[in-house]
Amino acid sequence: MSGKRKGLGRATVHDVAKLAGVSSITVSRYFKQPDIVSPVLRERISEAVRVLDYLPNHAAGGLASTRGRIVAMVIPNISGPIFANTIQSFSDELSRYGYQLLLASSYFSIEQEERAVRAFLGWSPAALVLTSQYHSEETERLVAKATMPIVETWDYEPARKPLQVGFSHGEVGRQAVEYLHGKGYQRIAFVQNSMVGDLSALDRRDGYIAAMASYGLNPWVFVPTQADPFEAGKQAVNSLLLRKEPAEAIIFANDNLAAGGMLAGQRAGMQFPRDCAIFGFGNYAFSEMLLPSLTTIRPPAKEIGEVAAMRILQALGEIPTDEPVQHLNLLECELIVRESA
Amino acid sequence: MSGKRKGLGRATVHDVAKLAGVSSITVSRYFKQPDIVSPVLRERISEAVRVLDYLPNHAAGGLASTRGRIVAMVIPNISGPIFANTIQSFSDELSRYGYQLLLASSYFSIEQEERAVRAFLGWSPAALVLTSQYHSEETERLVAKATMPIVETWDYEPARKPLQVGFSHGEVGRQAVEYLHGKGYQRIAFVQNSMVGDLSALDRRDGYIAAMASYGLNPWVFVPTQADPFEAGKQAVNSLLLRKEPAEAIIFANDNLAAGGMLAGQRAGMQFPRDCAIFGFGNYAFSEMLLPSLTTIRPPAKEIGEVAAMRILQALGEIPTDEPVQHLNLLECELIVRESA
DNA sequence: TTGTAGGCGTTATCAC
DNA sequence: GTGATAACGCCTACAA
Repeated sequence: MSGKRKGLGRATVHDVAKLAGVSSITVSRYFKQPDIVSPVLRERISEAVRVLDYLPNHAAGGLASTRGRIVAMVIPNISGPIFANTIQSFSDELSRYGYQLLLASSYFSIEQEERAVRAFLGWSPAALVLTSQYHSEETERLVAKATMPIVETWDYEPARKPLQVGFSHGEVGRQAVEYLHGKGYQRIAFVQNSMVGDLSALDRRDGYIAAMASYGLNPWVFVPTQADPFEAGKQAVNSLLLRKEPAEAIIFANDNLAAGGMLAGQRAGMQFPRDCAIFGFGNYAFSEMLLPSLTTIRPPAKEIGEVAAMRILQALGEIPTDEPVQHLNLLECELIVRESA
Repeated sequence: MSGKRKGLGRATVHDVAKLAGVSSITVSRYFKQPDIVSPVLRERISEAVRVLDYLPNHAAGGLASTRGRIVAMVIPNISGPIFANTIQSFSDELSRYGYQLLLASSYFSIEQEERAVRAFLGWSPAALVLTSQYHSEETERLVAKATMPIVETWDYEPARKPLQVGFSHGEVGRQAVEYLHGKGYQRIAFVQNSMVGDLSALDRRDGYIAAMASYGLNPWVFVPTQADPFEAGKQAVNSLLLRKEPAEAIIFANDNLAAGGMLAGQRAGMQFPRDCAIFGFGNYAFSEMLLPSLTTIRPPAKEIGEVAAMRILQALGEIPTDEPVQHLNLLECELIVRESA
């Protein structure tokens, strides 16, 4: 008798089973644990799968087994010059083990992040990846209650419960000051990110402030009002250099700001680093092509994706926990010295 | 009696229904069509949802309704300077309607693409998005057999069955030649992409060849052997300019190649566009910051994502088909004239 | 407006 | 090694 409801119209395990003359559970085993199915049946099932063009329905499988092969990730943005590398390496590593990536962007909004997390939890992903340690209370609650592995990336705050894979943003600020101070600069300014909600960027600023204080120097933070990074950089240069006692060195919160500031200054007749040292963050693709090429700090974007994926695969039992080379979750940024500072 | 199997341990519609004193289908309706549930029950259900911290299970919902709110996309790469914008705008547009993005990258390999398509079809996505018109036979077969809307992006070949949202790559090659020819250049060379598998890039080359022929000029294609784009660009410049009759203008398959070529030439003492006009493709972020800034063609990356999402939402009945402004699926590239040509 | 019955496609459990 | 049965959590179909 024909059922009352119509499915997708595709072949199911039952169809395959009937054609192969076995029970459906055997077909299921054929896919999950082929070695416990006898060669004869394996051959018959294989043929039936081919004939019927059978594709396993992952939604049904996930429902029945309560664990699907989807991993969800919320990231501030996909198209930015930084996070894309993390997404790419993360996705590549996971797909190697048959996991698919469910992706959403938050644009540094904890409300958007929360919405994405809610939606994702509804898919019962095998794991959930967030960015940074800053979330809404509700997100924290949902995550604490969730049973799958949770990983926070792009930050490192060991005191927190979720697994962290990232680096210390405060350390980045400190490192920049250390380098510039070592080259003899005293009046070192910091240009903050104009992107509201990027709280990790403020950690970098705080690292800068602490480091300056430790050298007995006065912190000097400029906060641009322009949203466009290139405009903001320009604004910063105008404010910090066109004055009686101009900055000797400027640390920009990212390479976009630095590039904008540098080009604005050059148009106004300045030369870098002669008139002022320029220091960025991010090591964007263009940074080595600027004139002068940009001294900056490279965050371990790709490595974060790889290690996060590895930790998840370990937590899921896909790969052994005692890998020969034990990566640490606290990753290093790389100081890239070029011409601008 | 306690069930023999344990689920996720989360509250289900049944739990909510019991607590609210209604049937589970009413809870289901509360989420899908709240307006057909009486205010009294709505209030009771709402309270129960809060108390139990209920989250709908999308896998179960998708299975039951045979249409989940997932859209799958296969794209050559996530972290490249081009496709990220398409992914971003596509994802943003979809998430506005409650659809989530399942993503995989193919690295221009039709085998990897096929693997991703197989995996994705197992999730019965609401729609499937591919890149370009070039796929394996098996992919073509799977796609032809699938019942959900299929969209091909980044290409436009109306003769094909799947919905196309993109632009004509051949036209890009033609447009570059037209521009350079209009400026009086005759010996116009073309530097091919060193990325194997990027067949659309070859369409751009073919457009170049056809356009050259139409002007009575000899096509001159250089194929780099270096994989790294900056190295490949360098190789091209050395080959095309260090000779008796050097190229007067070079069209590079992308901005990376163009930048690499230009920097190599400058290091060898050349000046652009004085010694040779440089023309790129892609309008990468750095292109306007080069010295000289790069004349290039901007592909409608963001627009492709938006229009693809719109077409899918229309096909799914989420938005009306007769939008006030009817976007066309054949999108325009933008010629961006800067200093290098 | 609300409820009952049963199926969506797969897998856990237990029996042979 | 293989199979029967029921359950995963939700929603369609139909009835009231």
